[in-house]
Amino acid sequence: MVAAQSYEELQAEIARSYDRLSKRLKVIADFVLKDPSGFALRNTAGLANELGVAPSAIVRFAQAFGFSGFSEMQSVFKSQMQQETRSYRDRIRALEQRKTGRGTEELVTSFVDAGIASLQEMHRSTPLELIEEAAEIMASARMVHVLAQKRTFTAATYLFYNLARLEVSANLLDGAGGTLDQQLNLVAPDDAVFAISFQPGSEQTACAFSHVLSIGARTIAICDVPRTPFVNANVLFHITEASVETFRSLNATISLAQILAIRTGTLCSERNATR
Amino acid sequence: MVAAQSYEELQAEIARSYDRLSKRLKVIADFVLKDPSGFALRNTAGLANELGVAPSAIVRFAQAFGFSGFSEMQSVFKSQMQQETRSYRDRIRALEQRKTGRGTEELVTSFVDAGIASLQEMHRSTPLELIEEAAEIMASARMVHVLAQKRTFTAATYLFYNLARLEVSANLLDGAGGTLDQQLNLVAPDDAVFAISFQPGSEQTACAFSHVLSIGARTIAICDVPRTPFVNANVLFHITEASVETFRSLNATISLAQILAIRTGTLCSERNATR
DNA sequence: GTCAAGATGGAAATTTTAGTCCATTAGATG
DNA sequence: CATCTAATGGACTAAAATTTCCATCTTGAC
Repeated sequence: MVAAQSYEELQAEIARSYDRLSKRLKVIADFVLKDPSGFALRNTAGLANELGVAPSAIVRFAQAFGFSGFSEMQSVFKSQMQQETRSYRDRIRALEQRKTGRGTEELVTSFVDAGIASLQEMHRSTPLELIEEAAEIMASARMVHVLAQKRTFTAATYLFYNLARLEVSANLLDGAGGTLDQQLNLVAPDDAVFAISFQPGSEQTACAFSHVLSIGARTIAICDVPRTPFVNANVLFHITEASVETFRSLNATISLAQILAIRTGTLCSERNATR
Repeated sequence: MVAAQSYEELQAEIARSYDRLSKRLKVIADFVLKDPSGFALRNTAGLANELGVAPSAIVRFAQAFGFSGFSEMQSVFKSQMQQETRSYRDRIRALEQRKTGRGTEELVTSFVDAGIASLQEMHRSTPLELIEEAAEIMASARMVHVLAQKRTFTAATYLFYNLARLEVSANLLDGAGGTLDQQLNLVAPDDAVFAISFQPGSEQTACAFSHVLSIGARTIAICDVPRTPFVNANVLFHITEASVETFRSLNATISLAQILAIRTGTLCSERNATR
């Protein structure tokens, strides 16, 4: 018997063979089908202990499906898991690598794929509780200041526009004409500050953010990579945007900005209505 | 030193300590912050190989944060990962069961779906020749003026940012402080004007566009609905963005803006090289 | 340029983990 | 109830992975 090499095949194979399995192997099959990521992340001893079976039973289970042993079967689950969390990166990397005929068609396809992957990854990796928390902070603030520079400035204008449209008091800390310092004087302790910063990131944004932290304002940040001072924010969103040839997509960031603005607007209007 | 036990704390701790780390440890920190699931799923040898460092460096990295070794640190990442996949699976299950709940989950799903649909529709409906033509016009212009207001202003800032980054002469006609008229005086016949306008659309943008048409500048427009004066543009992109409860997505527009900027940048640099 | 402190890579030692084998048990069949 | 077959757990072995240690190299100060 040859082992199924793809995750989907394997999953189907286990479900199909279920009736043929012995008592212990059924216990293991139940777990594998119910919690594949648990199977990917743990070792024989741990699994055996949790399931109340012998470690050797786990090995036999793998062998029953044509694998040489547990490790070989587990690697199918591991790579599936990695694909789930990084499938878009792999896809984009593949596109980046074949630069041979980078015509317009390929460029468009790459960006569309990158955008879709970024949106899906944002959906998968963003806990709803964070969205709720962030919206709550913004809705209860006297004013929301939006802080961003360079690349992420675009997303900031969008957040600002949507907040303003929903009648949430908002202010764009754009540092127009080098006046960021003056603008920062407007930030009060009962305000919220929303910062967006991607690598390499503006030094100014980081400084300004540290400053508002010391003021005691509540803070929300969107970063691609967690780094100081943004990790100290009250709410930190970690967004991974796919990139094509050093050009990062912004799809996930602006969509998240829009979602947050709407959620905040909803909370605000609910409150105004009850007053 | 006691190791951070929660994932968030650990992440913050790594980001905070980053500057203190040695060269190799920085490489490892970069990876850990960028791809925590990769760190959770692989062993020292695999990680060391991919990062081009010694396996012992990985162990030292873990010890630098108060862990007894790699395994102890990795377990923090493993459990975080298991939590993430479990909560995501619960969300999907909950969503499948009751389709009526109009909570945050539905909001996020709607926007992600809308964004994906918009990108695919843009890909399907945008002829490559139009992209080439538009890029050609921008690349051969003395200067590219980007014109937009309100909602589409966000996309304009993105186009402007990317053009500037690619060393294409660009100017943002943002009408800051009601100075749009003055800004329009800068538009010469050998310039290109790029307008973005969605319904209901700013009257100002329409007027300004008519004006630059009369000057004789070459023009490009992105519209959701073809209407005057934009139908008279040399190149007209017709973009249909999906919307969620009166909130239109911007994904297709900004992605198209990025593609056009890159294509223009490529043409410009090719020309400068041959000169 | 020299020296010291710290960082690094590689190999050896250790620990952990997987895989094998076999004695025992459970379950089925006549 | 006897007997045979398949399943099971646990001890043992082999393999793989981690961790330690040390020689070498790098870096920065003087």
